[in-house]
Amino acid sequence: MLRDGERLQPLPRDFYLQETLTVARQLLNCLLVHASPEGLLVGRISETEAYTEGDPASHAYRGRTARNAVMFGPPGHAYIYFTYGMHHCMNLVTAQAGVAEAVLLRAAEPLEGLEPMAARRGLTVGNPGDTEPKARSRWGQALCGGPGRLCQAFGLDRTLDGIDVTVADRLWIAPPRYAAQDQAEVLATPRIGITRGTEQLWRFTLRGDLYTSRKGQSAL
DNA sequence: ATCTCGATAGTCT
DNA sequence: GACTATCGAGATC
Repeated sequence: MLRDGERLQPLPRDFYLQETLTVARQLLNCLLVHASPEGLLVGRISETEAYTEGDPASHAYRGRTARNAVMFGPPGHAYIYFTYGMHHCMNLVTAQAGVAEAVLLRAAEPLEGLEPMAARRGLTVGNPGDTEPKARSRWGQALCGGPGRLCQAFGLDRTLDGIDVTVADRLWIAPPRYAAQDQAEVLATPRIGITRGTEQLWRFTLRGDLYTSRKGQSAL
């Protein structure tokens, strides 16, 4: 749970102007915040992937289209797209306008709004508020353990594509809650679900994190 | 625990 | 007409 009155101020646009790989690492432990119709939804970002200019796995690799237009725009905006006929994925646009780079959010630890998240995921059995670590981890996986699940739990779709995440309006990113977070070791592994650019270790997680999309993968 | 497969529709060739 | 930055069910070990 969130402490009462905990600050959820958005990260500034400069944050997204760092190198994209740096942003992808720095986003770990940051908070994803959605002021949804059903209330405030908050999650701790636990898994990211970087997509850069000249990267064959990037949607922007073959140039600008209607779908990927936001990637070519200014940093600090959300690129949210629809795929596989049923899922949405959310990215944060990095780099200056004209340079199409972004960071995919692949998983998060649900912190606030677990009931509405579970409802949106179509999960009604069990108790998502269970405080036991194992139960919390199971629910984290079920609710936000994957880019499609995360978007479904948070109620994110294409209507939010292009939204500015540097203002605390509807959707934004806030800094990590605990100052000592920098001590955690970042693991770099191959990106998931792509067929080109598989040699790049541009998927990032924190060692020991229980809330990633693939169970046990960060428990190395 | 790990795998294979089908669903489903938007995007691009 | 092929492909997809995914997910869940069902089979198998």
